[in-house]
Amino acid sequence: MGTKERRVREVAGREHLFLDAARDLIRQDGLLNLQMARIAEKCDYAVGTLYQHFASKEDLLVALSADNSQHRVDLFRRVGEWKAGTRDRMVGIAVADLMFVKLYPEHFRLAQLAFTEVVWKAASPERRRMALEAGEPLGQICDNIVEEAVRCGDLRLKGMTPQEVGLGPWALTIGTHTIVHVDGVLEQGDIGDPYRLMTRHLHYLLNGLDWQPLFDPSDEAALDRMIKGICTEVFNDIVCQ
Amino acid sequence: MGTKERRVREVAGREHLFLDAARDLIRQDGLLNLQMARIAEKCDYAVGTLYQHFASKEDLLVALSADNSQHRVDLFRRVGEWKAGTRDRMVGIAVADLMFVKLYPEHFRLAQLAFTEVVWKAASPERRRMALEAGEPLGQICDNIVEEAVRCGDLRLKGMTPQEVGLGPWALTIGTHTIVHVDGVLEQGDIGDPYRLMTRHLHYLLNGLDWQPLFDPSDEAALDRMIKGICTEVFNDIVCQ
DNA sequence: GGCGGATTTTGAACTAGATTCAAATTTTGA
DNA sequence: TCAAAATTTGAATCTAGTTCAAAATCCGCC
Repeated sequence: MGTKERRVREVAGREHLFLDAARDLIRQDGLLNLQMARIAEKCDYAVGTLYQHFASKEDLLVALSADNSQHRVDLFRRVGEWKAGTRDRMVGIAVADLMFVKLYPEHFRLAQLAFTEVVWKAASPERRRMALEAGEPLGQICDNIVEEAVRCGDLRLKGMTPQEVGLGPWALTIGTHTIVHVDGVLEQGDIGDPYRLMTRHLHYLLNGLDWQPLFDPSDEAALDRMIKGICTEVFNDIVCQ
Repeated sequence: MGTKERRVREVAGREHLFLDAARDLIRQDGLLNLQMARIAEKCDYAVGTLYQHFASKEDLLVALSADNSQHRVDLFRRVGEWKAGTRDRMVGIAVADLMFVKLYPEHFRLAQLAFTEVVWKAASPERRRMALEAGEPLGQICDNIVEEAVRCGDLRLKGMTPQEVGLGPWALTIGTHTIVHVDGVLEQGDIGDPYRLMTRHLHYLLNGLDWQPLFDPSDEAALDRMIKGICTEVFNDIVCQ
């Protein structure tokens, strides 16, 4: 017995095989040149087999994006479980993202494409559902931090829901990713490390929300100390900087 | 004489004809189903003629996005020239964007696609340059507001460049657009009008930056009054709400 | 007006690459 | 060992973007 299960495992394993191959090919030749036939070939399978797993190329792209975000969730979770003040943890989320970008530099370009109407709508409904589910914990973790902040008196909601409070930092982060990944946009300005700057703006936003304890991010040394501190405390085992 | 010029004008006109047709088709059948042959057909031209204007489909998409952003610039410019305090004008920029989304609901979906690596890199370099140029005034106008705020004492840069200050609100805005336009993401949360919320977060951010005069956005009535006020003062002639 | 070269337009033909599906192969259970 | 079921295969199909040689039009000149 169990041969049925073994088969299921084999098939699931192959799904990852395909996704990894796709990731490699993207790294190698760029998103632009990703071809279904090449993915199959690289794995020594026929294209038909690839299509047994993914209903279409778009389906595969969404799957790949969802798969990546598993790693993002892992980083977020560390921050969620970090024993620290709520404000530090909120900033920690941003640092986690910063970390994530460093570890998976191609992810946001892919995600940007995957969530594009053209790709998103062409993926299968199940795949879309899975991709949304894969991202859900991210919001969950943020919400938890906001809720705890309210409970322990670091923050007052002032008529917003926790989700609504979270949307501010969230939008700031997403927006920064978007700006960073569209090349040409940042070049025309006079801007240093955009992610460091994002952290700074996040602090301004949190100050504006009166999230205790207030922090002065114009103190560059203190800001750096804080980021570095989060890196060593939470992401100790991962290369930092 | 002048017949050469007339020809140039005709060709330029045709470019708009094509872009308008593309816009129509997108509105009608969705970005997903946009086909070059259809665009040409709709304008009673052969595909070859269409390709005389746009090097590729991607080229056309980027051109369309750039063309749209002309309208966005127009709205921003109004805010830039508005006789009001610098803080009100900064918020006005966000309201302008809010306005723009209402007037051109398809724009951000298109822009999201156009700035995607796959499309962006496949467009011609000139087109990319033009698209960046078309967007430049947006940043310019923001920078001006920041600079004026510094001059008149409403704001202190605290070691940032004006661009760096502007990047915060900018990222917040872009991020909100991105979140709003990926369907399925917002549904799972418990969030009201996301753009109204964005305005609120923008105020928190500006408060955090200590941009004078401070404003309490948790006073919902005052927030609404402010948004409404900007609409009537700056966008008087455009339908509001 | 009519002529000849230059320019523009045309759309059928070409192409790349995603997708399909009937045949071949492998697995399963008796 | 065998046949039905499930899986894999990859050549064939299909779709839509792109090209380019021929046709049409424009232009200056006689």
